[in-house]
Amino acid sequence: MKSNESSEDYLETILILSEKLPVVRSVDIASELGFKKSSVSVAMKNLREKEQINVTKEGYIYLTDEGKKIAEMIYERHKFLTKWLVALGVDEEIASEDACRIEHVISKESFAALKENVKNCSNHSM
Amino acid sequence: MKSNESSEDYLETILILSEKLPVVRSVDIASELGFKKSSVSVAMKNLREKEQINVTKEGYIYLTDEGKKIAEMIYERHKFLTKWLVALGVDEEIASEDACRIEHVISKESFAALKENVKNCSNHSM
DNA sequence: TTTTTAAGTTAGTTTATTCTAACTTTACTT
DNA sequence: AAGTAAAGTTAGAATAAACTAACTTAAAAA
Repeated sequence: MKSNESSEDYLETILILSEKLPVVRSVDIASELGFKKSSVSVAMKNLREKEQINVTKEGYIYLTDEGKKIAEMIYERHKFLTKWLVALGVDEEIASEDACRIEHVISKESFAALKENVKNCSNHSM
Repeated sequence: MKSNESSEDYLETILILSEKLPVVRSVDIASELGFKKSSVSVAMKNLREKEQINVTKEGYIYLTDEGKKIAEMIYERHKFLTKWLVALGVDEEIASEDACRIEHVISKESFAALKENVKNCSNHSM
């Protein structure tokens, strides 16, 4: 149930790559994240054990429903937080890096409150 | 120079305790953070080596200028982020917990932009 | 077909941060 | 003075997440 920052990043990366590539392999994740393939291999073993991904015999990686739920939540946060920071005047790249860290640590409650506030805010541009 | 989340938390805690107690000892930090005194002892050794704290022979812990700079930055973020989330309607306790995590990962740029935005926002209450 | 490359795995290392357990030292109490 | 308690230290274990190095397997290329 509880998934940590590292797992969340892997799941999010799988989701993002699956939108760009026909299939996602360990090596794609490694190059996207700048990790060694051995690190990804171990991480995939853990995700498999937690049943957050399935891996075919060809090595193609697919999110399970549970994995997809987490990945989508994190990815939504990522996109929203980035957009929000950019709207505040933060440089795109820094905004994305910050979003990448905040997305793992912000609570459901705070994220919802932020979304609500932005929606109703007179400072539009979002 | 680069100080990590754990160090930042210790420095912030020393600052907070020094406002409440006449002197700050390892054992005070341990009880504040809920850690064992051995963990704090090791952490204090590291902060001493990084010259972020000084420890008297009685075991009283004081922030160096460098340590204080970090502690004050983190503590300011903590207070601001908590207030901001509470203003968004987040429960005080959750706001403080979230602030505690976000304060370590948000960039200078984003924090400044957020402060600026809040200052100019028509959604006052802060 | 033999060789080479690409992908994945496994074993063992490193670093950071906590922990437990055992020890020292100082101070307090009786 | 002897015994106890509080504070601090040290050594060794656990966990997590990366790493290197060496290995296997399968596909591609010569």
